[in-house]
Amino acid sequence: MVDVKRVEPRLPLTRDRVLRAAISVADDGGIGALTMRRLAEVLGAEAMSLYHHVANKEEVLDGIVEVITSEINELVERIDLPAEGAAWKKAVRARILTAREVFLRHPWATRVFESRTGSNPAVLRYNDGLIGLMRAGGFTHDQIHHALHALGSRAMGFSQELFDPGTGPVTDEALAALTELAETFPHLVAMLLEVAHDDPASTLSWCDDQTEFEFGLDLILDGLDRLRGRS
Amino acid sequence: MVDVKRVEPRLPLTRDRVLRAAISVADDGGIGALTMRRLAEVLGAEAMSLYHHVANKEEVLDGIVEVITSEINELVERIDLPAEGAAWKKAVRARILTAREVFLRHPWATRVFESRTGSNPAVLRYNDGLIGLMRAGGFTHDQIHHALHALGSRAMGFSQELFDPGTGPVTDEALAALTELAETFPHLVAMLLEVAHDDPASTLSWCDDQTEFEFGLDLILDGLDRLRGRS
DNA sequence: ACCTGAACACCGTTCAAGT
DNA sequence: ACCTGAACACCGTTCAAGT
Repeated sequence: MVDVKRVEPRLPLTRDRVLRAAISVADDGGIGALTMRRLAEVLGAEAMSLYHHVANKEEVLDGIVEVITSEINELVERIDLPAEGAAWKKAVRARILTAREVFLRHPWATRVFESRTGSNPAVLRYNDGLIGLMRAGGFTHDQIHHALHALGSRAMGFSQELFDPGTGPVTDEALAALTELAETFPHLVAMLLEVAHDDPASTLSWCDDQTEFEFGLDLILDGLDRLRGRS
Repeated sequence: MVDVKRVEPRLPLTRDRVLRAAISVADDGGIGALTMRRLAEVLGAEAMSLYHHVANKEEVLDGIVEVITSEINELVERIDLPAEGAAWKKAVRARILTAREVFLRHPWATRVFESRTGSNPAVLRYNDGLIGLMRAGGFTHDQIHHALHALGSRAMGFSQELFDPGTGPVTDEALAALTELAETFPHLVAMLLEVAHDDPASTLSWCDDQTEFEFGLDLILDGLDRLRGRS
């Protein structure tokens, strides 16, 4: 239980090392495990030493957003796809799905990103890239502005689900429990039962996150494409 | 500073009174102000007394979602619009924009909703209603399932923005600071400058939340409408 | 300059004791 | 049954003191 793992016995602390350790702590134990004390422990230092490199915990969280977005930027800027005219959609889609891969490796990070809309150089850079692609596609600045709002967090590769039947397996117990709710929520139960039945792989899980993400993304991108060149 | 306001001097505590007090505390001071101790204070009791009516703070947050969603349900179920065929869109749109009004009164609540996807009877009921409308419109269960994922939190009337130039006024200082960033983020700065210039009311704010929400919502609803009746 | 021990002002929650 | 005071095990953060 007392798993005191120090990254390095005695490397000097730096802002960058603090931030990377913070990401690693959250990767291991979720965002709840990220406390200043635990962070210091992983770095082989005392909690109070961290304050010489970051102003406070808020700055640690801001820094996490910065580091992760920089990682995304490195990946997406390596993508070499044409974006002129109709090609914009493929280029934007590739960027967004690449960004998504980073979040799949840091599932806890989406919540951190949502909690701080404050502008961050790396996030600005990511958006600047997207805007450039859409300009090449022929959109007006006004259209792009609307588009970014419409995409919301999808522009960075993740979406916040409020309605989630769960990604766990569709057990017989779950199906039975569902059937009991049929009178109270007839439409919902009918839908879920049919979704579970239709999908031959439904024994795996209720919803395929990636499929649903791409469906929503394409719905929006296709809708935007229809506005292109108009007005 | 010591503003000890008790809702009622000596009413017996109930789960419902605790939850409504919790909403009122958050309305006044944001979600950060909602502590068990502060909540008890408002109710004229000790923090420990709350635990006779709720298991823990998690249950308080779950209860908040329940109470707010019930308020939404009462409002949307009073809407009497036809949903058959092409009329589905207007009906769904009206429900979602009505739900949105409730969140505009409790801006802190969106974060609470996002943090707990666990099924809640009131949330299930809200979704059941939406599904019913879309069935009337002629969608398959499978299409509706995709649609709910695509809408995400928009189905309940709010959207999580990652890119937000701010809703504050467009000051000369902000414009000057923006111009300095032009070299680093050329596309972003060009877009923001044009958005600020184009809008005659831009002296008010960068983005109109309601306009952007409706743009994104209509983009998705229109996209869904095109799928209706197919496959 | 960088790091630290002790302490402060908070949390949520437990527990034994009150009415 | 419902409520409470004192206490526990945590937080983030400050401060004076060490090297």
